[in-house]
Amino acid sequence: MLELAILGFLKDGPSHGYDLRTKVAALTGHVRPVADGTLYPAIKRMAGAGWLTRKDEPGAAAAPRRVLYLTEAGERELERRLRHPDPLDLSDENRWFTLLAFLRHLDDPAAQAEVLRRRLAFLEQPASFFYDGDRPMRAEEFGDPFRQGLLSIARATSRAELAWLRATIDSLDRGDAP
Amino acid sequence: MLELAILGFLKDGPSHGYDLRTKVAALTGHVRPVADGTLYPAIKRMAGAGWLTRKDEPGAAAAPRRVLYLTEAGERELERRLRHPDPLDLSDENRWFTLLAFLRHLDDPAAQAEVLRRRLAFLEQPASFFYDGDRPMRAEEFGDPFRQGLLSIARATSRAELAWLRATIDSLDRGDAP
DNA sequence: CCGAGATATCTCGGTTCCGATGTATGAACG
DNA sequence: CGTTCATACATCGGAACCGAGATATCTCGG
Repeated sequence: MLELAILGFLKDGPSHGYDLRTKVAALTGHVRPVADGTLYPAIKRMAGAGWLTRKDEPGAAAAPRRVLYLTEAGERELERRLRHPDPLDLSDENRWFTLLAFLRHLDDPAAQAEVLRRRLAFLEQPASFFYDGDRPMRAEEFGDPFRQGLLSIARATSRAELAWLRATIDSLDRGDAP
Repeated sequence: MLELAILGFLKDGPSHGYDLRTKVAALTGHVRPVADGTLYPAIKRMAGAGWLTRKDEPGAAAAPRRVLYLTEAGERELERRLRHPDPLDLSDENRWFTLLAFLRHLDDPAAQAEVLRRRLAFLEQPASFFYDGDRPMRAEEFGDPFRQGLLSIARATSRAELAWLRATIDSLDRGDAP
């Protein structure tokens, strides 16, 4: 998740750790700041993999910044991750929404539509929490308000995303202007 | 996340690993099966902590089942985790919805309302993806349909949950019948 | 001029999880 | 009677992450 976000942000231009921290936190649905202990090791890891290079930029700010530039290998890695998403990217909400935020970087409407179709296929398999056997559950069947709420919130989310997915896939297939 | 789910399910009655696997997978929004390599070590860990005991039940099924029983220490642990949720439980969607599914086990409406209030406080802090400074973003401002979709889906989810949270907190505070 | 706070990076220990792999049994099917 | 499938449990290596702490610089108010 983190690595995809870093690749995606750097694709828009060079940045540095402290700046990425803010941007990444803002991405994840609602502000969940990424710990420094997660971010900086990830940067180091990715530099080691050759996806980005670091240059010291002294005097730019209080502490010395190490500005990060996406390499060509990094661009290829981003493209690869967007085009062939890991199964977890399709099932984990955090990962999926991160991927969605950067799907614009995939310069191929057919490939974009294919990614959306995969998420659609995942969402369309019946979630057991929603069903009792084959029969859809009704919220009132739960004796407690918490599972009722969970069900209704999950349904609202699902409906919104399914409608958007179907409309957007159609639009991409038809080659509409965005 | 997993440990809370296991505690929560066992509170409803004894079960065994393979059964929990199905139940846990069904919980997490949409079916994301928990890997065996995650589940069984978790059970072992929790048995070591004294939260559950294992009894072999030969002949019940093909392979020998090890039926899991929640201990009193396990019940206390469940209660503790529900009453004083870890900050991550309030910010991570997967963790939060898991907690919500078992909040019924907390036998104290005031404490339940307090938990919901904490989640509400978290959701009410403005998410930077939704705002440009103090001004709410409009979906159309994004040039690509993907960030537009992300924003509209996130808003739909947010609205549904906020409405439910406020209504349920009121209801718990007034002491309404469920 | 001094301290507080924001900026900025890095490391370490510990936890949880995934993915792959291994093992074994009973049931169903031909 | 053999193959295949579902059930059931377990271990191992590695990836990713959190939380806490360490360090250093610049700015700004008092």
